[in-house]
Amino acid sequence: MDLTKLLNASQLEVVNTFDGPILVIAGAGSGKTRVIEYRVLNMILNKIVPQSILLLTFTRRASREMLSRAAGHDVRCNHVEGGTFHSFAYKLLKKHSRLIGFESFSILDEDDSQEAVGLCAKNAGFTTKDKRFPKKDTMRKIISMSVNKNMEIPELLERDYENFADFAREIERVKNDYARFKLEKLYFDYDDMLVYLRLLLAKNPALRAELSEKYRYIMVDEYQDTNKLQAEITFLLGEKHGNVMAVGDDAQSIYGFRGASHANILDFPKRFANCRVIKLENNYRSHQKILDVANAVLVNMKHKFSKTLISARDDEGDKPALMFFRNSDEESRWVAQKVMDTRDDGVDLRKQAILFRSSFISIPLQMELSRRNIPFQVYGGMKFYETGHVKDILAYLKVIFNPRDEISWARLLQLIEGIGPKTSERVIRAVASFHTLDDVLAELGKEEKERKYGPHLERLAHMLEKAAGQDSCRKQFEEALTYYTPIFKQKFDDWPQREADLAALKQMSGNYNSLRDFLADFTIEPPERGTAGVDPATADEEQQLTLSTIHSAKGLEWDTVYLIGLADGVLPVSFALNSEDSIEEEQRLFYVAVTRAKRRLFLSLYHEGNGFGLSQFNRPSRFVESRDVLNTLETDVCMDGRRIDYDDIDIDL
DNA sequence: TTTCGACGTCTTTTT
DNA sequence: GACGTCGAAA
Repeated sequence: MDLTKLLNASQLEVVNTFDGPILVIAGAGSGKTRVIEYRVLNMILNKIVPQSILLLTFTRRASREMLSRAAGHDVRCNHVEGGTFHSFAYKLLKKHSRLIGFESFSILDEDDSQEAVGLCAKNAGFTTKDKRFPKKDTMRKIISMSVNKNMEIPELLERDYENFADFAREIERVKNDYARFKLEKLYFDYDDMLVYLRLLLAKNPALRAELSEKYRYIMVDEYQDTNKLQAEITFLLGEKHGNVMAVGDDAQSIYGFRGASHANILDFPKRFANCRVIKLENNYRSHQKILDVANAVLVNMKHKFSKTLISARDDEGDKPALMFFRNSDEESRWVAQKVMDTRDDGVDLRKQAILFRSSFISIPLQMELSRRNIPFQVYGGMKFYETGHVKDILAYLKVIFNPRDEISWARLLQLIEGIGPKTSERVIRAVASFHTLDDVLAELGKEEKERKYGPHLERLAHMLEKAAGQDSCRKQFEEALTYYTPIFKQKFDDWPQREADLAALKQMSGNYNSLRDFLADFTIEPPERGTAGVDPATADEEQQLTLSTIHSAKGLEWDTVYLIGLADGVLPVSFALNSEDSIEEEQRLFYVAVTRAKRRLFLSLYHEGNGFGLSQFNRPSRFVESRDVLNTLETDVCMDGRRIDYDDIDIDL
């Protein structure tokens, strides 16, 4: 294969350099995915063992994409190790957690973690009755942030949560209690996966050396969105051989809210001596008129980027248009119509995407698309694994796996009629000292036999016992499902719509050998597809329009992109407005969205907002109102002050 | 002690 | 427009 025909000089340099640290600064659309694809391939063609290559990416989707493309040229590429930091951490911890004192562990998803934090706060006597005390949700965020940024609580509060600065001591207390609680119950939350992997590597030189030896070549994608812990893990794994490549773009850092720090990019050359820095600047994705918008977005940022995107394409294309609508229904109708027109122009649905800042913005549009029978897939937003019924059924499986899982016990006990918080707490306390399911079940049987929910408890115990005895994940799931179904139908009025999720789940359970892996995978690498709004029967996999949050659209591209809801308060989102840093993150988000488009880009907003049930007048996003940006857009269709001539717009009313 | 209904609060992005 | 909280009734 002649790589020189496929790649430009700097891309080639990356692809041909195997040894030593490299930092690749890859601007939007500069062929980053391609470079990773061919670098993996090139390594393998040069006799590097696939299993010695580790590719850490931001989502499983990304690693799968790059590896399967590479495997298209040479199937051995399928044996490259790839995945997210979290999934990689899980894999290692599953094997080696003993070394840091854990025989086993179960994983807390964000919701469970929130419950646990709430429990700790309650037990410590910090109730939310005092209005100013942070709610469990906020508290979880604060604690998590302090872990990910390796920052002390007071310092963090000072910076990001000034209004809670007075509660530093209390929050610190909750943080410690929560940590102890997790140790007792053998819970690992998302952050712990990284914390413990780091610990594992730091405390066990032998293991660290072994892993360094195993993974001779490490690549980390989206490095601008890694946090401090992830950077340290990268360092611990790669220090010995130094064959580490980080790829990123500081202008696209959009995960600050999760503790990511684009400073990691700047630090990379400091941590790895003799690091080569290679910039990929040509943009192969979009034509210049789209890039003009992107460049203009970056111009007035305080945190400067030296980058100016230059298109390497020769087609000129149209100036991106900015559309104004009266309300979301009009926007939806216009977009839906435009999608159809564009398809008639030969751009099929797969090549079009509608992007938005927050999922709820897309609901009117989803309804309009359904009405017109336009098939679509939604990425981002509420996942089906976050819905009540899915969490209910998983709770049964979780206690079978970990009888100490108090959070799940509480959930499933309260599904029984007549059992509320108090009773469930009492039952749990009676059961808390036991470590095996058998003991717990025996205790459950004794518990409250004479009361009205006694028989229910017995039935529950019976089901759990039977399920625990099953030898396959699938059968265990079925036991739980049989037990849960009547409760489910009673609990949810709209159960027929939810039933499909349970069926899908049952299906998935068949793919796993152990409950443990099923549950872990579900938490760490959950299926990303929402099922809402799509009729699975008519959905043609190959021909679906994409609806996605901007966050979930990272790294992807489409021929035609519609960026909707460009009102101030939506993008930038209203609660980002109190800090300069978060406004800039919103601005980068806008930049990411714009640079997803290859040939056509439409921006739109509507004026009638509905916050808090009251209507309000939305101003255009401050990002498009700036002169620099406005000049790069086509705004003739309708502009501030001027009346919109709706007859000119092809709306099918 | 549970459950239900009214009322007030805050509304995001994801592993 | 959902979710949590609080008070009242069962």
